[in-house]
Amino acid sequence: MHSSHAEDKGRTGTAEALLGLLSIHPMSGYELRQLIEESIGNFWNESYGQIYPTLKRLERNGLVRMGEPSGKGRRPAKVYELTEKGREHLQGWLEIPAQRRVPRNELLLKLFFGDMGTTAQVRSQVQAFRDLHQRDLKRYEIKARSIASEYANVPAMPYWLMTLNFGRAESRAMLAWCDETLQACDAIDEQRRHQSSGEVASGPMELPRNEEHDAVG
Amino acid sequence: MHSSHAEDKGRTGTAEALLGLLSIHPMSGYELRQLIEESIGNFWNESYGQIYPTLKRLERNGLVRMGEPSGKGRRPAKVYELTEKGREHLQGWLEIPAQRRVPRNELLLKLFFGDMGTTAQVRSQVQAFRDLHQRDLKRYEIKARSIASEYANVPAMPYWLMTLNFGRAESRAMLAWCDETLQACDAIDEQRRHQSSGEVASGPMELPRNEEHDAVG
DNA sequence: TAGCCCATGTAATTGGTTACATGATTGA
DNA sequence: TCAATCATGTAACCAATTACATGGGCTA
Repeated sequence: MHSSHAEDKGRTGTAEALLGLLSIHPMSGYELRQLIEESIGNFWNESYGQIYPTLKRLERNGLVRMGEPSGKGRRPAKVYELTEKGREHLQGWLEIPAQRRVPRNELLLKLFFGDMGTTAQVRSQVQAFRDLHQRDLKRYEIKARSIASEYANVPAMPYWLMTLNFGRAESRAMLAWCDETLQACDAIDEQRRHQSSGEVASGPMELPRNEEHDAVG
Repeated sequence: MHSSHAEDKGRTGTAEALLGLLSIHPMSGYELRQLIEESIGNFWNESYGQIYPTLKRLERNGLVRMGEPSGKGRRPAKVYELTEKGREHLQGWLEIPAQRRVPRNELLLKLFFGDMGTTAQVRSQVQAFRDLHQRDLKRYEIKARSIASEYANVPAMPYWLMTLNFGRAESRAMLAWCDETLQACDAIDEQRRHQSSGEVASGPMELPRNEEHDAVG
């Protein structure tokens, strides 16, 4: 076990994201933010409020150092570069199993309580989600082609493609789920129409409201 | 627009998760926590540190009220129940489009920088992820069958199935992506073996390290 | 009687976004 | 000259987890 990771108790990867990008080439905090958006922006984000303090901390700990300021006439940017220690830290971190945190999926929360509203509401939520993924999928396809050709000789390229393919697989699955779910909404409406014509026979059953209830799961 | 949602600027759904569960039946903070785990636990979590203060706030605002304490000999639990105002709030919230936040996917972050380590490391990360989803998928399948039969007459059941089917679609897609990605690791190794036998001809190209570099995306 | 489950709450801490403050350079 | 982009930082705030504190009842 790397002792350099012993003190990283609650850290979630902010430092490593910065170190990783600095391993591509030295750059400033400002440039880091830009690059985050256009490279790992689909699955990771950092704000300036995180970036600048983290860079200072990394410098104090000797994982990065300041390099040549990029002047070019304008106010020179503080360019940070990875140190050997930083590189080792990054490599050690790759070894640590990534942990999943429970995501907070607002869409699913709304769907779970969908019976409190209308099928129209649920449909519109699902449709909006579908539109997003449709758009994402297109973006992924385009980007995958462009980086495959543009970085054909860059050794890191296959890894970048992996993360893009993750997005593609996810979005494709989500599109299918949306269609299935929209159909389920139809089925619910269908069901209700049948029920209301034979009203008296079988009304909807309620969950028991006393304390000796069944669990939902 | 519901004026009752005007003040919900930074709120993320904690209150609504509790209100939604209380719409199933009245219960205590403790019981809420249990139920969260076994019903919406795959896509939503709340700790006691959130639940108890939120319940108090909701009571102050008249969205829930205290009902009959559930005694049964032991220390009586404070049972909260949804008020009419709470029900209306919940219904209004269903109308508001769910927003996605950028997730922080640690696995993808590690993969993106995979070239800094070994394919063995990447493989082991992906394999662990695969195992989780394999296990999840089985759980989802079992649960889907059990709630479909157990709650056949509960009107909310189809909505619960939607959230489960989301998990199934996601896990299935993730399994496929994992397999594809493990193969990509093989391809990288294959590539490297070819390269090292014809060493001098074409070494790996590096990304430019000056300031006039290409963007990754 | 020790240990677990029931049950409620507060305090400390962290991780992260947003707003605020500042100012130079560039181009329309 | 006005807006946009480059560029760095701090302060305020918030959401959320974790640790801490307390104590009754049940059962092995």
